[in-house]
Amino acid sequence: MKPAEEIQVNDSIITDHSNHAVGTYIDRTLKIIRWNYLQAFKAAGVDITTEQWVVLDQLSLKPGISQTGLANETFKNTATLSRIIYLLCQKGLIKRQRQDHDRRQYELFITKSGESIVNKLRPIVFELRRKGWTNISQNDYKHFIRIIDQIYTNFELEVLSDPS
Amino acid sequence: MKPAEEIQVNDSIITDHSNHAVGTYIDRTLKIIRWNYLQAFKAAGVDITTEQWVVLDQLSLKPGISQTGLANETFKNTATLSRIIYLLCQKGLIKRQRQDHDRRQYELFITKSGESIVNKLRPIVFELRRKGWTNISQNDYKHFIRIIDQIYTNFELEVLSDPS
DNA sequence: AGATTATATTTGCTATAGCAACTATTTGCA
DNA sequence: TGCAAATAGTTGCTATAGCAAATATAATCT
Repeated sequence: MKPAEEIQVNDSIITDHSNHAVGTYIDRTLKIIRWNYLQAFKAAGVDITTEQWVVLDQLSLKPGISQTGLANETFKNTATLSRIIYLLCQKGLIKRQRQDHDRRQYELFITKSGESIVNKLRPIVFELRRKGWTNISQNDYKHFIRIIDQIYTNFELEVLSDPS
Repeated sequence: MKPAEEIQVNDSIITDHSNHAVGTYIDRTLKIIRWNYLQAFKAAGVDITTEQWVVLDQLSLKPGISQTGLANETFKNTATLSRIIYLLCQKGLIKRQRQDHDRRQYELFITKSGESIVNKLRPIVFELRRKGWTNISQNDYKHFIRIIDQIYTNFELEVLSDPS
């Protein structure tokens, strides 16, 4: 196995002129995305958070999925998802029923009410995505996806080993 | 003013084959970054969260800054920062004193103990950044920064206007 | 000066996030 | 069969996040 083909990024480029790590910008961007979604939902008269939308949207595409399954789909842990599910049930947007052949699991379903909200919000979300990609070319888009995925992979591989 | 030069990104590319919006990947990447930092700090025997590190690090570069100032630097709101500051004070890593000429504000300072932790963690953080940029070229890096900044700007400009 | 307005920070409330411990159920194995 | 291990989900705890209301102080205006 040949040595890792690391392309060195030099010191000065790892943080910007304000000494911010890139994670800080990713964080900032994610925050404003969430905020825009929340405002748009509010403006549409729908009382739902951005994360609740992510869960509801995925569930609408995969009816009958279990909580663990949905947690994996949405990159959330099961404890967090459990609470989001609880809130969505409270709001009457989804319902759950125990699996017959495995009574540990729930099957999750979207309700009529949940479905109508998804239908209402989909075009709004589409518009938000379009807004986000304004002045960004398809090439940029592809690079962005590739790079953010690479960053994820880099951090996923192994915990920092001690340099011995 | 000419019409916005929007480069259309078509339907299929706005979500991936799993119908995940890009925000979901940004979220996932940020989570694993935070986790890696936390593990590295823990391994170094330092009991500090990733966000606390961000605040401590910025404070060490800007001693005497106010909470609102530090909130702006770290892209956090003042309520959130207030609580992080409280915890860092509890841990003895920073201290604050009221401004003489404006008793609404605090001046924030890093303590000796905080300084020594920053010195201990800086090389670890540097190594984590290097890890994150593995197999990513300088060009990729520059594009990534430009694009994520553009996304931020796109969402910052104005709340989705109704199309009339 | 006195009233209004603005600014800095805190606190209450709710949601998301993750870890660890817990319950309930199922699976695997002796 | 019966016990151990694995799996699905929940709950307690703490931290981060953001909104709104509250407090304290400062600045402005008349």
